[in-house]
Amino acid sequence: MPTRSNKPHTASAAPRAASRRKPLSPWRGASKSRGNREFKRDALIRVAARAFNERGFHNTSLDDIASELEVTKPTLYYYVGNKEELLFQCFLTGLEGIRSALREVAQSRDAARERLAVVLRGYAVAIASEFGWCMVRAADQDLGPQLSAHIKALKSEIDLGLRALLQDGKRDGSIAVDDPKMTAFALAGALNGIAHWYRDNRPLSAAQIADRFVLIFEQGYLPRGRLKG
Amino acid sequence: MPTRSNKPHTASAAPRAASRRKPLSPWRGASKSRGNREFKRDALIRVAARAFNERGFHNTSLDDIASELEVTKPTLYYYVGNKEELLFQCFLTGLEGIRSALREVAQSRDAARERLAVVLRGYAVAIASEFGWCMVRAADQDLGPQLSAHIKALKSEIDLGLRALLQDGKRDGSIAVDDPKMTAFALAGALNGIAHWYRDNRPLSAAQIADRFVLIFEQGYLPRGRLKG
DNA sequence: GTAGGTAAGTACTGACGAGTATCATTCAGC
DNA sequence: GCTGAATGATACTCGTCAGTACTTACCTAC
Repeated sequence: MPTRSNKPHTASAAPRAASRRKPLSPWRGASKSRGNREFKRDALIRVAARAFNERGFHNTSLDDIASELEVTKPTLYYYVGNKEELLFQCFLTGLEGIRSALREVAQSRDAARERLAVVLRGYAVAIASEFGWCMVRAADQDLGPQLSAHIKALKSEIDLGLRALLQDGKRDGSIAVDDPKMTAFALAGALNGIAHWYRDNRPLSAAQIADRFVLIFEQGYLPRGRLKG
Repeated sequence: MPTRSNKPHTASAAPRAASRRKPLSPWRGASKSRGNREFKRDALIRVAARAFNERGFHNTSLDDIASELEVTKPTLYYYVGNKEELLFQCFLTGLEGIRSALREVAQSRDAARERLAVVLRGYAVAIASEFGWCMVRAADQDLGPQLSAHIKALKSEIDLGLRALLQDGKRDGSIAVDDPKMTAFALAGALNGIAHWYRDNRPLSAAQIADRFVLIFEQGYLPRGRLKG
């Protein structure tokens, strides 16, 4: 029987280059001040997102997060109902970037193509943030039915927003697209992909990446002056 | 203290519409035949992939998989070293579709644009299979260092394959692209996205979706006969 | 008909991790 | 400086699940 019995690995055991970034925990010496509830809660969510991002939801224990914040686990429960809600909040926080881009653009009178570019830029920036992983990879399978449904609704809203922009562009002539639904899927997929490979200290910022993607999607890779076939 | 204490949910408790598909388990009445090791192992991997796909890696216990196959857990260990290896095999199996598409195309003398389309079609079909989730979402965080490195190498190979095709197209004039690296990322991202939303019984088959994507990426959404700005 | 390998089941262990009961401390306003 | 609410720590419980001895049955070959 070929039971090689690899030691269970627990990614958290691997050497981690974490916290090269601002170690920002409101629970530190001087700032141990009372009050600040909102502020502390935000810090918790941010640290959790970063941890989920690096090690995954299931490979991150609440004790991990607590010790990164230099508190103990029960303290976390003072700010958040349970682990599931923590993930949910990470999700909402990340999504907010995209939704605000959609709102910003809603009252613009620019051509749809311009508005779409703005939204895609906001989308890319949100995905490249520490909340990117939570938005792209979490969701369906790690949240219960209610929260999962909530997430689905928000995602669908964004999807419809993208489609609407494409349709608008069809009307105002700034965009040519056969299948807005599939195009929206392709756009969202490409941008979501950023969460898989983007890390800080990249030569390109998230906004720059977004600009390249916009170019790619606008122009296509078919040489101009050549009609398919 | 607002401890609403949601019951822990365990996605596996949710009503699942699973196994509407071929319940194919080699461990059934008559076919309980001995031998068939390879066949049974493949069935195990396929069932595991389907389960991971539906409920996620961490929400799927080996007992779940075993009972879906109508065997007990130790039996699984007869075919596979551990859970991690099971995920790894799902990964490899899924990836094989993409790699074979790349190989198929390697000895073709078609224009690069044609060859790229073939690869993208193979890619989409692989991603839409039951192994899609494993390929897209698993990997880094659920596998130990060695296997994870192996996966990364294979993924990188595919990425380089896509870039090479784009470069080829630049040379033979069938593709116009400024930034092959980013374009490859965009392509892969869009296709990977399929794993997030594709389910069986969709109006469009995976190959049809791939064709739409190819069109979208080839033509871009900028109206022809209009030079940006 | 028995030896040996193959295939599967029974019944555990050992660890981990979410969530909690309870106790300790500290600040704010009086 | 007293009191109660806001914060925090200690030390559990309890379920789940990967992985493992150990046993059982069966099939083939000699």
